[in-house]
Amino acid sequence: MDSRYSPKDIEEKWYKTWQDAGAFKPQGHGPNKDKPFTIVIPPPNVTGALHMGHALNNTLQDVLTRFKRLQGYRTLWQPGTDHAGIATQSVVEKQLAKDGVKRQDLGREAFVAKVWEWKNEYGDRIVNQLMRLGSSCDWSRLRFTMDEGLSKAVREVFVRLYEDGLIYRGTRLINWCPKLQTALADEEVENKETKGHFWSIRYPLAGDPTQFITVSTTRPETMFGDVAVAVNAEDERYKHLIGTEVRIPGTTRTIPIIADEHADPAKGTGAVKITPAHDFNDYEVGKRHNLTPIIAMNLDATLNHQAGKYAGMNRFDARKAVVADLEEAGLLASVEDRVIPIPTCYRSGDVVEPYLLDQWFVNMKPLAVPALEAVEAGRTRFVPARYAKTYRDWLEPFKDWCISRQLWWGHQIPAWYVISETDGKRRQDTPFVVARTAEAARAQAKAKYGANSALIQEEDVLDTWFSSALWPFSTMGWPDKTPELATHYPTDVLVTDRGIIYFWVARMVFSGLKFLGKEPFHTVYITATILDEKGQRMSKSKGNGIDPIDMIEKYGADAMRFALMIMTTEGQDVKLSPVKLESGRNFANKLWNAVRFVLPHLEAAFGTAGIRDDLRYDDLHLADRWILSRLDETIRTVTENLEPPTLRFSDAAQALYRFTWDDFCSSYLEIRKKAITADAATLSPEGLAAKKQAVSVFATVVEKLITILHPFMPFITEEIRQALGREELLITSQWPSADTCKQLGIEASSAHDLEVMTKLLRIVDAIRSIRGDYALPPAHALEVRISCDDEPWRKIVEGHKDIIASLEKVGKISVEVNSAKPAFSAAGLIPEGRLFIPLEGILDPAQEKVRLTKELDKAEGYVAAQEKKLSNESFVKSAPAEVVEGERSKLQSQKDKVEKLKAALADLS
RNA sequence: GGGCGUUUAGCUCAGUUGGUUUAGAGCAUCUGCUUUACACGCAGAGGGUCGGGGGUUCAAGUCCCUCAACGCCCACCA
Repeated sequence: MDSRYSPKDIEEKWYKTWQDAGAFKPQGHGPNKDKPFTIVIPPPNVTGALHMGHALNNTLQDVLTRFKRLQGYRTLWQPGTDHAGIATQSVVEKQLAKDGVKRQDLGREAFVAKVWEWKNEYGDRIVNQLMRLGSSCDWSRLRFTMDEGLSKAVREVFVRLYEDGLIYRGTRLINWCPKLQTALADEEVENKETKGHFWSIRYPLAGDPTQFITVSTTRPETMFGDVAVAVNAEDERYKHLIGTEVRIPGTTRTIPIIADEHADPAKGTGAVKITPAHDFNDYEVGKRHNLTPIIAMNLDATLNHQAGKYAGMNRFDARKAVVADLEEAGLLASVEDRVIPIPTCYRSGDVVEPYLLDQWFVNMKPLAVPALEAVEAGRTRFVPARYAKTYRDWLEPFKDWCISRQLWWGHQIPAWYVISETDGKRRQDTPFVVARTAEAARAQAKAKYGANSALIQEEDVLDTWFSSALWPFSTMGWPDKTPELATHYPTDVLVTDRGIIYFWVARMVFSGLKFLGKEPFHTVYITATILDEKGQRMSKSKGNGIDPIDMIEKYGADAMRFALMIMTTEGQDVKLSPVKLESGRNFANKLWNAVRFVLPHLEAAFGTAGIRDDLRYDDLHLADRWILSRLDETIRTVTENLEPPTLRFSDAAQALYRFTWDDFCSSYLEIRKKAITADAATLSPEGLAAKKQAVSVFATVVEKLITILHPFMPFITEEIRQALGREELLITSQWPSADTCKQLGIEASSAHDLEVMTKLLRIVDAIRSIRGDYALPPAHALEVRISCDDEPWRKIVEGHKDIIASLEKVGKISVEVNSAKPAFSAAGLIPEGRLFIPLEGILDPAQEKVRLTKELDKAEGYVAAQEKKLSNESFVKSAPAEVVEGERSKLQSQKDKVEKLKAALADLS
């Protein structure tokens, strides 16, 4: 073994070994064998590349998966990818554009074939990257949202929702992306603050063209779609005009002035133009007043014939032209600079147009109500809990979901229009049927509309999220009744980020409830957002991203995973810099070296390589009993913190770090080093027994430690397991119980052992502190005189002098009861006693005085504070007795300290 | 405009139901170490009164109010 742990050498090897062994498949063992534990991966886009968010998210899932697998659960981490309609279509379109080809040139079928080609060639990239991370997904069950099975689920859901009246087709004002030429759902529109203008325009009164009503707008080019001007009924300025008409400037068309609450007298001029086909608020106003919307724009965002001479101009040019003409005509009252939130498409970035179109919708209320109830009742819970509010706030308005997209890549809507032979064309009012297959559609059409008609399938595809919503059961074979569905649905924990609570989480919950009658998961763990070291979001455009694959190359997958886990405390976003991954790497190295150090001695002690089952524990050293107690505590802490819904990953990682580094390496190994490294060849039988025992305890601790560390650092722990000589893989071994001490029969003394060791370590601290203060080199052997307050404690210390000597370079150690301070000695306080280190020729009385005075001041300050607290009658009266008692004993021990320090100071002079 | 979050050592963060923490860790800094597992290491030291103000309480970093700064989400193109 090399003195530096080298992740590169082993990661690929182990990943392959696990896969070859089928270790990622759900199997289960031991008492939990028949209990399933299931996680479905948030399917990354096939176009995606692994970023730090994925790294965090998937590490969390892998930690849970490996933890539960070790506990013996029938564990499934279901992997897959998402077809990502717009994103994937765009990628392929861009590729075609390089050769000057448009998708329209190819036609739908050929284009879709191209996208499949692309998917088959590049779609595995992110999967391979997930493997680099160590993700223990059952890859034999890899699914894709456009697979035949999942597509069948999509059609099934569509048909059932339609039959239940929960899907309808209708003309509504929707969000239209002119660039992508498709409708979008509300959540797919992002408002971006942009500098713009607020124009006030004079509309001449029809009755008296010398008079005007001035309306304010940020979008003058939509005026050709105006159907009214609204004013507030309470607005004195305009009351008299209600019911009269105005003429739209530049046209001959007149429109009424109406009274509507939407007009806010405080905003602009208080008069608003109403354009129902191009504005969501106006759409509502139009409905209230029964006004027929006028569409003034084409789907490519150029103005149409309604705009007269501006017809054919794109919206932005038209805006400029209209404003210029209004100004020339003297109809522009004012222009104001203003920051305006502009709705933009989350994929293309183009400015979204509200547009009146025929689309497919999901009626949300009947689906949302049970989904809200599931969270309300706690059957699905969010971690951190506050995200339940985000979920609720989105679902509760019950806004219908526009699910049709005018794309080619996606699930084509299973609806067929029934075209009569005479007509041959599809119109808005063309009848249609909805069915699972074309044949079923034909049968239906025949029954309903007679035999003389042709069917044309709806060209629109479904929103990508429509298929993602079915992920927890479509991946398991639904609508068929498969064994995996029976075993693994509902799943357990969903790990995702807060950005897709609406897009995905909410929709999975209502879909699961609707079609399987059960919530798809009991816990939704919302991950932190990974930011750069300045606290900014990582993004391609900023170029501040950290590539996880680079980090794995540089520090190892284990190091990155561990660093992410230790940083991710509940709900707290993570500022990440490569420096932080160093601590993960250092930790791996620390563990590596501890094992590397002891391994040869294991062999030397027992005469065979590797760990053995006839380990010896007959006469355990205090340090042995102590580390085994600490091991049990650590097993308990890690187990509790990983158990859903606690999910305190950072606390678990922290406990592992502390135990490994501080207790196991810094204390235990140093104390037992001598016994471990003793030369077996020259040892007496007793000496050999002691060596065997020392290495046995070491091996026991390491074996359990790497097991509880395995979910966090799978590669290095598997490698260590092999180095220990175990043949079975760690990944499918058994999670330890916190009963090591019990099994070895040392449980009774655990509490006492922990206490004694802690006190002994404090004696070592006191010696080290004096050594540090006098800058004495580590090699300088110190004479230590320990003065204990009583005989029982003296006896214990006397019995464990070797522990002190193993951690500090000391010469003679004497342990007495209440001994006097030797001349020219430095003094230190220890539990139940004092400690003196003769430093003749080294001791500087002045420096020593400063040292002790500082400590004395602190202790006296504490005593003063405690006395004040305890002299407060209401404290003594109101506080619980054990608190008061605790405070009293704290005071007493500090008083003791003060006395001892005073004595030490007196001895100095 | 509405909601949520954050504000604790130079930096990045812990601190679970208010009381053995006049506040912990890692990094950084300083001092001393080629101590034969690890310099990706070992030992020691300095450094904060917990964003400001007010309140509740015997007791507040921890609860309430308020102000401020930063961040995120939602709404809003009149």
